[in-house]
Amino acid sequence: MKLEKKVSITDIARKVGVSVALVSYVMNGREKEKRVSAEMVKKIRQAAEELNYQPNQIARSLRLGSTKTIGLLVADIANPFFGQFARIVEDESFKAGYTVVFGSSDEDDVKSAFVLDTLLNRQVDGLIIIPSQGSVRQIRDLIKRKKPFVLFDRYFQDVNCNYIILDNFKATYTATRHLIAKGHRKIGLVAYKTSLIHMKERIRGYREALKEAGLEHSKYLAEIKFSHSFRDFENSFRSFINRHSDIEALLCANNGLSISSLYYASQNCIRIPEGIDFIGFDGGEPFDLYSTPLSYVRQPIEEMGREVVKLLTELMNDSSKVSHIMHDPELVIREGRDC
Amino acid sequence: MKLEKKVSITDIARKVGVSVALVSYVMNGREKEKRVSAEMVKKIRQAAEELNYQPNQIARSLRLGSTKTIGLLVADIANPFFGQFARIVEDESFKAGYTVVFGSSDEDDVKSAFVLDTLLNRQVDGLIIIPSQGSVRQIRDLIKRKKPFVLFDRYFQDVNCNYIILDNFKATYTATRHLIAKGHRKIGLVAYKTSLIHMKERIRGYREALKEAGLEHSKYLAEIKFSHSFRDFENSFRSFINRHSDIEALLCANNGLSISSLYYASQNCIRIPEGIDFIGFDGGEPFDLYSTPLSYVRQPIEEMGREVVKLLTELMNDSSKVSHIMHDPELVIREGRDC
DNA sequence: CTTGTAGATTTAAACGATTAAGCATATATT
DNA sequence: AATATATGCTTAATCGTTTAAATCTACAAG
Repeated sequence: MKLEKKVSITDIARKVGVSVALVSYVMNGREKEKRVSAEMVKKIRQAAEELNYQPNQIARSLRLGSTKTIGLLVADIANPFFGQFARIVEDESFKAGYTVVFGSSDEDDVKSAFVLDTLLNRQVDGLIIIPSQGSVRQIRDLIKRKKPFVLFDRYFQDVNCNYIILDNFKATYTATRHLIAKGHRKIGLVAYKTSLIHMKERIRGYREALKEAGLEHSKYLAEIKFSHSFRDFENSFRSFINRHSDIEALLCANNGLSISSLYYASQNCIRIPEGIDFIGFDGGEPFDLYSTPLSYVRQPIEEMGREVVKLLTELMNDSSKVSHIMHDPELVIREGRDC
Repeated sequence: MKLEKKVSITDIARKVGVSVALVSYVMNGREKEKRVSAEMVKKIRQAAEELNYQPNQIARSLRLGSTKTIGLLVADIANPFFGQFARIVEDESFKAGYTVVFGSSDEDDVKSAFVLDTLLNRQVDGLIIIPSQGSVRQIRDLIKRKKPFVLFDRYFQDVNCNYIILDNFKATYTATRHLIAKGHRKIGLVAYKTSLIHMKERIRGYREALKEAGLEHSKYLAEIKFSHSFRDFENSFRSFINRHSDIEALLCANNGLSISSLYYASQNCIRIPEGIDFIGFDGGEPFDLYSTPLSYVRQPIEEMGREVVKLLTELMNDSSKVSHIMHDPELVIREGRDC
């Protein structure tokens, strides 16, 4: 099944009997500026139509040094949180005339490097990155190569670059205070053991709230090693929960941990939120459809996604500002249903 | 923030003092075949290293007429079902040396055409498409242009092209029979009103099972107009459910409808599956975490995703076969929990 | 009759790679 | 000694665009 050779600007030129330059001018709507005669414009337009001409974006890209493409590097596109984010990025990018190429890092720095290289070789004009642990060097490299990019969700303290994140401290601080106000004393936090600051900040917010309330601030903290396997989570979480059977409320430091915790609870006859009170992260269908809708920390993800693309397009248009934008979380509290 | 001009093969050639051809040969590992001297190979490799050379995939693409890129057109990447699919496509494509460019059609043929054009202009080597209603012409166009592509999830009866789908008839037929076997008589189906065959087949499977059991086969069928707004669904569904308050069991014809129905139920104090028995589509977190885990029709999505990419890569490598592959659904039945 | 200028179009280089074909030089074969 | 073959490298065309600069014509101004 050989590909029919695509019609090019040259075919049109030949057909009309003019040079390719004229065709190019007309196809780019620069006929006024380049004073192409009205007659020619008509002929060229018609020929293009007849031949069903479609511009070759690859050739354009090579010539112009810009692919009008944005690279999106997420942890896992199958994760609803990132899927939702990807969708917003996609919409905003298309609106701005950009196409999105994506890849998942799986929170693994080796895979992240590989995907990043692939995207860069494809000459993306800019990148939106949810950086994984251990990817600092890759980020530094981007800066050195002056490739425009914006980090999302996480960042690195010692790298000065553009990022848009949640006020992570506030997120867990507020959530923890809410649980305290409800009368809970033995409040657990399920977090990942990682060097990434967003997680550290979420832990700090939780601890700070506990400290201020004069409560123990490390006993009920579960720092779980990241893994793709639920088994691994289960083992860590089981030993945690068994050591603290008196726990009254559970706060989860991100969406994945929330879902995993709920899985564990459902499989182990732990009633949530009746048995153990609960605040999760990022919401989503499972939260809404739970026997009683669950409370969670909400990120203004639409707004953040829009802002990420906006910032990136500015950077791609030669802006040299460096923005660190932090968004306020919203605590979505839900009580038991009437029925 | 001007982009540092990237180092090219020419820079390396200049540095080493050889022609670009040699560098190209070495960079592509063709030094044996092209008998480049060992000494040169070493020098060129080193220079490439020192200059931190990264090949320009755009230039390669233009020359080779192949971008090593796959276009993925889904209905909505934020939908977990498509997100999961996208993830599998991504993994398999990367393994095969392809990058994935994606776009969401929103089940809208105008948007679909726009995204498709964008992807084609980007010279994708092949496409994986979840076609939306009214996009037949676009598909026909692809065939005319001899662009390799594979349809997924849906297809068009009167277009002979590659597709990989579920045995949709069997899916709802089996599910309906299961509900009948459980003793239900008043079994509803929530489906979309659409011309797309996958939906028609699902409706047919449901009807056939009812007919065979001598049951009424259209009374409890809700054909709902597709909309992105839950409000619209709610209105249609409410009038349906009010007209049939005696309904005993509900089958949902896809994931979105399952989730929407569950939302409706949760907001209207309808107990599922105790009040109305339930079988949904495609599973996912909400199904697992529901007060009692819900039954659903499972598509072997990993296998299907892998197969889609495999088929497409074959097509891109000049195979001219046309495959219509149908996968068997699996009915995942779950009973109430012990606790 | 120059010279100038505006209008319409062409020429050709460039983007960064790939690759067939050509050109030396050295070594082997008859 | 003449010829063939192998080795190592270069030349230049090509992919489909864009675009600065050159060209050419017609007409106006001096």
